[in-house]
Amino acid sequence: MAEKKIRNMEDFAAVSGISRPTVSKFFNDPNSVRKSTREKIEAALEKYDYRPNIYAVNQNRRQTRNIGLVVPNLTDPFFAGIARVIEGQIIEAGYNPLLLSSHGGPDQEKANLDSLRSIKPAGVLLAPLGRDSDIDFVKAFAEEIPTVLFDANLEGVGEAFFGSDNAQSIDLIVEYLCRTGEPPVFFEMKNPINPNAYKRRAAYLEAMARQGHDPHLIQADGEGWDFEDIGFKEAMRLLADKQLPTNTVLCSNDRLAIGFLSAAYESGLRVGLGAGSALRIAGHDDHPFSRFTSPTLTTVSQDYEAIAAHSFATILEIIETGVRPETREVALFEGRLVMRGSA
Amino acid sequence: MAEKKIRNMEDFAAVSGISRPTVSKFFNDPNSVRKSTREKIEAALEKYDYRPNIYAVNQNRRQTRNIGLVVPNLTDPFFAGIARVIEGQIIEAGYNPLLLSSHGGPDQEKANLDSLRSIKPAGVLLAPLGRDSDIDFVKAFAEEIPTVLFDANLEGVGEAFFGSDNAQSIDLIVEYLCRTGEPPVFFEMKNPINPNAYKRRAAYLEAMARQGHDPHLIQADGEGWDFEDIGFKEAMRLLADKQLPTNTVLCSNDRLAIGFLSAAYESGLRVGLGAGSALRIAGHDDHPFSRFTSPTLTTVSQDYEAIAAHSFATILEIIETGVRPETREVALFEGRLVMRGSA
DNA sequence: TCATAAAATTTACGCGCGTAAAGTTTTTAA
DNA sequence: TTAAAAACTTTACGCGCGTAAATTTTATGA
Repeated sequence: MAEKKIRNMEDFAAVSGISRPTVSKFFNDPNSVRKSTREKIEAALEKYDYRPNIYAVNQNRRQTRNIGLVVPNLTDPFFAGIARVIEGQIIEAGYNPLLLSSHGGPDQEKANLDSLRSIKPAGVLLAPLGRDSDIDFVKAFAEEIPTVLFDANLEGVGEAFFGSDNAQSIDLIVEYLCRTGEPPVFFEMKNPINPNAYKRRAAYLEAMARQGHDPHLIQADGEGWDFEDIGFKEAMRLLADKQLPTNTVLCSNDRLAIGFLSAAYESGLRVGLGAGSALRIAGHDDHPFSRFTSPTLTTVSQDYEAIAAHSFATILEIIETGVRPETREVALFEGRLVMRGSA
Repeated sequence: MAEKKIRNMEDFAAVSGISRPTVSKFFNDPNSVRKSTREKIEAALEKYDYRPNIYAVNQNRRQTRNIGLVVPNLTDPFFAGIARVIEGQIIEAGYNPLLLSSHGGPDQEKANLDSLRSIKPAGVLLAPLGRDSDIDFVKAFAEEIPTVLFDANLEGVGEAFFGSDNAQSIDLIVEYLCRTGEPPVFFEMKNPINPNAYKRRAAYLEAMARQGHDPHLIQADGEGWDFEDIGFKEAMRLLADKQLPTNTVLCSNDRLAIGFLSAAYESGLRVGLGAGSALRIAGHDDHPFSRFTSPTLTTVSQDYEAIAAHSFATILEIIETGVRPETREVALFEGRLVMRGSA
């Protein structure tokens, strides 16, 4: 391939027969040069192995083409999934994604934002930890670099927020559970990190009132992101003590439900809809593993395609127009009931 | 904080009362300057918000402090877990990790290596796809940039390889299964992507011979990374046709086993050790979800702490000494039997 | 055909920093 | 106390590229 060593754009311009400023223009946007010169450059690209030095480029451009993408915890397949979708969109639009995980901790979240700052991204898509986030820190960051929040809202932070309509989705599944059996208790963490959890709790209380039933909250102790384990342990205790006032449990998220399912199995209780079942268990999120639990988990799926698409479209608009929106857009997307075996 | 706008190292050197070359030296290695000057600089750092422009730094340094980390699929919690461990080590050593996922496809794997190339990392830790990898491409990459492979070996590629001792781990669980019940059949994919799968198959055959039993392979059709689904579908067929010659199934990995467990549940078969169980199912890897299946999954854990530690130590050695090892080190780490409810 | 617009070239500067060389100051050790 | 060593300052250059201004070439349309 390489007949001659190409060290920089100067060399490459020479072998392609085009001046360096024009070559620079080409790499910035191939359509900004005449067709005939574009073809010459592309011919040279076929022949020689050259690509602009990314550090020199980013030092001189007003804006990089980097877009930061921060999720609370990549170990959670739900976030791994949504991150992947957004990542694909970033690449497709010709930008360079930088995927970071906060690993469930505020220190790492701050470290991630710091490291993004030094990369000078054109924009950032952030799914914050929530309660554990250092809100002032995130706010200051978002004022410096255009930032769109998704999944978890921090009031007033960033240019926009896109997430799930917990009120709608919880109402959907509460209605379903009430219609097909006993009204559910709500199983959640006592001090959830994620703000969605608080909204789901409130939504449960409202939905039960609407259905004319008394609500019942069961709150598991425990900190951190080991939700399955927290759900499992608390459920073991509950089932041993036979403290459940009903045979139906709505879990605040699928990971808690997975722990609950495991505890039900260990306790010898059959979970499901049928006559022979002692318990109905439902979750929320449509976690990737929910299709493979025993029994499969009835849940509500989040429309994360829509969340991803709107988040990215918004940050892209800001980047490409260079203007930040005057009002902070907040949009919530509806969940869809996913009926499976557990309830 | 900022009393004066610091635009570059020149400005910062001025307010700290130290010359710019010395400040540059400080940021390169704080211990390379006299204690008194270090304190002056650190005092200025407290007072002013300055950090060197990463693009200018990387343009001029002979080597960046970036280390690439590529895994086949971040959606798989097993890889998300090991990536996180390695990422932590990279940060602790003062380097900057760049985490990329190949999303199960060779095109993305190549794109990842290309994008790493333009970032000019000091070294790369790569868990290749395996059979689907473009070996010549990866090899060429590894010749250009110091690369250590882990998880899946590509013969002769990279400076070293660290992975699991499949022969040992499969022997361990085959011996256990034979000792505690019927000898297992081996459930796997017909055309696995991962080279470990081939080694496990061979290890199963050897282990069965050693135990004096006839081996029996069951190979599921299916492509891609949706292992649970592939395992589920094939297991449903198997269980419906009652084709199993034994009550014990050893799955090539936990994700297949999770699918199999789900199919067993759907088929109304009780899985476990006890008298009332129709089936024993075991896996391999100790997937994070294996603790919460119903029943919990008996498996073999991989020593991925050791794999991570050795991989990183090796690349760090290469980076810091600047010399590539003369011989390609290959080390396999032993698995540990994890006895749970399913077998 | 010719004026005009569009695109390319030439020339030049600057981005923020690493780093080398030569000279100066401070520290160390005998 | 003093000479050597260590660390610092000053000066200077270059990394690879974006980009602006002035100029020249090429394309477009009446």
